[in-house]
Amino acid sequence: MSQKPSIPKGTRDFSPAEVARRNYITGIIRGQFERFGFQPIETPSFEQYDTLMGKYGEEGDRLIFKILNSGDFVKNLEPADLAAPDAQKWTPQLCEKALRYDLTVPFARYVVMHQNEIDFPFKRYQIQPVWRADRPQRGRFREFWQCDADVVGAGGIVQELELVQLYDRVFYELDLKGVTIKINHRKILSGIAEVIGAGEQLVDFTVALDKLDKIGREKVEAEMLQKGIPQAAVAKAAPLFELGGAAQGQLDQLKELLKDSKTGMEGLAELEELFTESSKLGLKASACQLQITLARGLNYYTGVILEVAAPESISMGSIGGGGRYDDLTGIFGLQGLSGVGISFGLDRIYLVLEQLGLFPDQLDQNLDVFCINFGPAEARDALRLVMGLRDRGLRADLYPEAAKLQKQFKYADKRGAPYVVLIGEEELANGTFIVKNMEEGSQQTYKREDWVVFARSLQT
RNA sequence: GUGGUUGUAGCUCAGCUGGUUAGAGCGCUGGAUUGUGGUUCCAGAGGUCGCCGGUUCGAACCCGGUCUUCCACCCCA
Repeated sequence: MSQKPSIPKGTRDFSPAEVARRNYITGIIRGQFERFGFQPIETPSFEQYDTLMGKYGEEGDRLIFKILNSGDFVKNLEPADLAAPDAQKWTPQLCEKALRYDLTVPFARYVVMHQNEIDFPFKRYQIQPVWRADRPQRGRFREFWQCDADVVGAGGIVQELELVQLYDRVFYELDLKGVTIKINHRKILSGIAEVIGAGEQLVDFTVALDKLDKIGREKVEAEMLQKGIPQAAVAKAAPLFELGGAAQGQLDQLKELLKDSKTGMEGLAELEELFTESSKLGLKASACQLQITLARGLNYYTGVILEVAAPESISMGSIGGGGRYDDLTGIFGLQGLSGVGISFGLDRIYLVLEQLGLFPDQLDQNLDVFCINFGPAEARDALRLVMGLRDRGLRADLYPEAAKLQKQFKYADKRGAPYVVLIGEEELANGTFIVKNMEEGSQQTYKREDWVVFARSLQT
């Protein structure tokens, strides 16, 4: 009895063409990460249960994949526990490990564990899969790849400035135009909540505000009231709903609103510097936008918040995000280290590039030369030529058996080989080989000793 | 986690108010073309109709469950 195979919901197989495309994206990201001075690390796919739990809020805890203990995993439970089903309560006793939920918390853990061997400021990048027990949708998977670059142990807005440049350079190199980098500041949001009198409900306030573009002002106000934010506070927030346009204009209006909030003014000063310096440096492919409603992202952000939106023509959630978190490592006992970082969502960037047709055609070509097999004696000679080409760095292959020519040519065509080499009975006797240009259909005969001439013609 | 949606050949999809032998295009295999692919022509193979159960004389079609896909919330890359 054979069973019909399947893979878990929200996971995917990647075929050769897809891997080539994913490698194209990660190659560009990795290249830019390294140019910007980041160093790679890797961490385990699963961490201790306690390392991850409680770091992403209540919703995050629910979305963490827990790993059931091996062996007699119920031995820690009391008979009374078994009588009263309560998954919430049992989980910590049944699970000592959980799958990585993002790359930031494992990085914080890494920094604390390796603090004595790290030279600060430490700039690290990490490209690895993460797992979330979310309900899948387009661009939302249970297993997906993040490409993170973070700096730990460095304050000052210059890091944020660099990260904006890093985003821009990657999108420029991917030829992805029209990306918007949305920027906000946690301290501004705190300041606003403070001055309008909703300081206690900062999270509820920002979560509701974040939905402005999507559900409109009235529904946002309704949600705020429903969450228990006073009517007077909501009324005071009115100017926010009208904000828009150039960053400087928004900043000037916010200065008026936040003049009595020290925290708020700090945030404004930082954003002002970021926007001023950013416009001096310039951007090649993307645009920065101050979006005061931006609140998404993890709770631990304390400074600048970044989120990257795909070009407007594409319906897709954010393709990247990031920000600054003071005291990144505090939860693991190392106080006073500030961290700032960004993330690229590989899988969503893939979908965007695919939809816009931005993958280079070249990615489909995985062979430079394909050699036809005419029989044992001819194949021996062909293999010698193939090995010579391989030694020169060319991708060359030989058909494994003397199948019908039609079959071998069809195979070469599908493999995308631009050149096919033929060494048949006649060429074997003559000491020659034929090169067929598959695109043009033309053929050229070379003397065997001139194979390097042929190889060089492919390498220019 | 809540509500909805989808599933028919390798792929994209038809398939009438339930009716007996489930179709097309593309792809695949073979041939026209025993030293030439991408064009053309001819022939052929390929489906437990996602899975399990129910209703019915009879189910791809109706009902329930389950898995999967996608969508809206929630949240996020």
